[in-house]
Amino acid sequence: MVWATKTVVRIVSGDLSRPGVEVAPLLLGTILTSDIGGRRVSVRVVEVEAYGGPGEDPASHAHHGMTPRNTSMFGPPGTCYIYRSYGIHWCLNVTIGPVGHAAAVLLRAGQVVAGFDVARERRLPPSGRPSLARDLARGPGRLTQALGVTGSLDGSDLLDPGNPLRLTSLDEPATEYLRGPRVGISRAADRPWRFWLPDEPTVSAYREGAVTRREGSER
DNA sequence: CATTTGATGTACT
DNA sequence: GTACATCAAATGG
Repeated sequence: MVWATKTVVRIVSGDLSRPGVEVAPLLLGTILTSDIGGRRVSVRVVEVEAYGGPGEDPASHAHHGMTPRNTSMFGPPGTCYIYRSYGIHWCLNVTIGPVGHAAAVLLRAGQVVAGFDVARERRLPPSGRPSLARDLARGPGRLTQALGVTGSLDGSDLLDPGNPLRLTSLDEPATEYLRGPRVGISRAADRPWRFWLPDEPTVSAYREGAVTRREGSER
């Protein structure tokens, strides 16, 4: 089955307070900037995944209600929820509305648009072989590593210009995107709540070859 | 190329 | 103990 479908949207104002996971693609094309360790890195968000609130999305960390880990998911829209993934990586989410609903959007990949050298240094593996520019923030764990993001910023406000980590350019969201099933989950895997920008090599690869590729095949 | 595996924190059964 | 919103190195064709 070919899952990806092309969707054209017109967005007047990017408002994370709007209810529902359909808000997620508003974040595509926004700029995420970190000023951490005295160094600045910015990425253009190219891939996101939406997760619902308690009781409505079995794949969401908020599904069973508030826990010590997911408390920041219950914060106001624009709050970041950062958690440790597989004991190794950090993953960054942005909460969306309505207030207290505990739905969030995982930022899955970005294109580095500033601080290239800093990002490459942070992403240098033990083997010392530098990543391709394309791969610097290609994947949720890589994205946070390139930005220098750790759990210390969990719960902070991404819409606050004074926050070391912030989202900007919300006025000019992408006008066109693709959508398909979420990656790397086993429950509710059929919901097409992953959104990404077309023709972007910095979008993360599919893990399960069976699901889909060739998003251009219909059309 | 594709597929497998090791590393390893935290939440929850 | 088991599962997990992952990644990179190792392995096989």
